[in-house]
Amino acid sequence: MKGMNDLFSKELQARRWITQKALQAFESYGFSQVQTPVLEELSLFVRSVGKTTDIVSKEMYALEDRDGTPICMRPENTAGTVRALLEHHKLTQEQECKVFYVGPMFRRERPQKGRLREFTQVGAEFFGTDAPTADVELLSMLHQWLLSLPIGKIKLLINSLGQPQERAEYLKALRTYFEPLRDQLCSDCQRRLETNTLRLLDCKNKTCSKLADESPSILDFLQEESKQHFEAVKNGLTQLGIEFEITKKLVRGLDYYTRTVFEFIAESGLGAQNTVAAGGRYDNLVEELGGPSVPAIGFAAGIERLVILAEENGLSLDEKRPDLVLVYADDTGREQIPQIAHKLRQANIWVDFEHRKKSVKAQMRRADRMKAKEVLVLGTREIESDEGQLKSLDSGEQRFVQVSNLLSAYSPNFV
RNA sequence: GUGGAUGUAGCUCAGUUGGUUAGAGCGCUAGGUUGUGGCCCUAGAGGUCGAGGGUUCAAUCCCCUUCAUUCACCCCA
Repeated sequence: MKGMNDLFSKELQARRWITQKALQAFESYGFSQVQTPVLEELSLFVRSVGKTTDIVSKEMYALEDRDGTPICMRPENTAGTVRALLEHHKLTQEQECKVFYVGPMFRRERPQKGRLREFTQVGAEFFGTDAPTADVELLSMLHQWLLSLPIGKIKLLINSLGQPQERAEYLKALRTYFEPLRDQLCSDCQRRLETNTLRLLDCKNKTCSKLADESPSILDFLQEESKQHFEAVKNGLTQLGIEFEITKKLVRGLDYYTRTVFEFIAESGLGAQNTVAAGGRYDNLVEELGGPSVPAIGFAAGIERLVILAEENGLSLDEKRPDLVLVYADDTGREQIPQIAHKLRQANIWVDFEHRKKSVKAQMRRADRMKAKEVLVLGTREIESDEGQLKSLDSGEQRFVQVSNLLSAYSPNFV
């Protein structure tokens, strides 16, 4: 399938490691894990992400359930998380709720570097307060996690989108600003002027970008409350020593965002998709989805992008090696090996041996290629005398062991 | 959805201005005497030259179509 990958041990190892780091960081902030289904009712995303967004209007894997219900594969997991928490009555105005998730998301786009149709997001959501300290806590947690990964330089961009009314005012102003300049805009931006005015702000075209620089700033349209919130977030970050950059050009593609929005971008290594994690506050979403009025803030990070960065920055995970490879020298050895291996494996020692008919030399080469730590050659001689030589493939040294009680050779190392 | 690049052995890539049996390195297999790896040496296996069609006496090489991969746009993690 285009944009959907088969993953093997090596790739999976890096992903697991990165995810593990997230769990470590998130748990120290008191977030607990949730998991929701890949399939959700289509209407959930229409109501949350927004009907007119690209994600919903042209990137969803949508289908009809057998009973006719329109369903789809989730393109993101905030909506599903909110749905799940509401269904289980875990969201109330009285208490906070901190959760995180990790799982596959699906968007039918053209794949490119750092963008797949099936991709994995790690995300967290903090419900129940609109205190700026919550924004700071979430960002700090994300920051801590990203810092624990070898992904090169990253930068935190923040902005405030204000409340819906403020944003509406701003959009109006933005349109009146750009309308007279229409002819100078690139064709994409002329279209954006109608469809997605905010996106006009981060056009890569030089002229557009220059004009955008001069455009009104959303920050000037914030009412006192939103303004104070944003100030408090900035102060909080500064107090924790977390560097950030304010950029009025930061916009998000999902409709539900309010006030604080942010993005961690990688300074190199990802090509055009340099956003590594992004999110924002969504104070109205829970209510819009039929729940109580519960403010929240969250983020999602793309695991595949982090893996790319980690690999480019030389993440090297020590591969697991077989503890022992048993090599047969003759038929007697060959007959005994499965039983000997069985005993060791029950003690969780990684043992391997060749099943096909091979020479000792071939078996040795195989053991070497597998990077086995040790080998033991077994033939009539060893079985009868109950004494074999365990050879270290690293040092080449051999040590005598009792074949009938091989386990004892390991007990010191495996206690 | 749009645009560019690429598609030759398991992997990384040469190559033929169209001409009989398509190459290298790495990897793989087997040997280098009797039961011991890594280095070295020798031999070997392995390719519908992405697929389909066209031009030609002849195509892996030229033309068309298609598929796949990849990068970028749109958009986004």
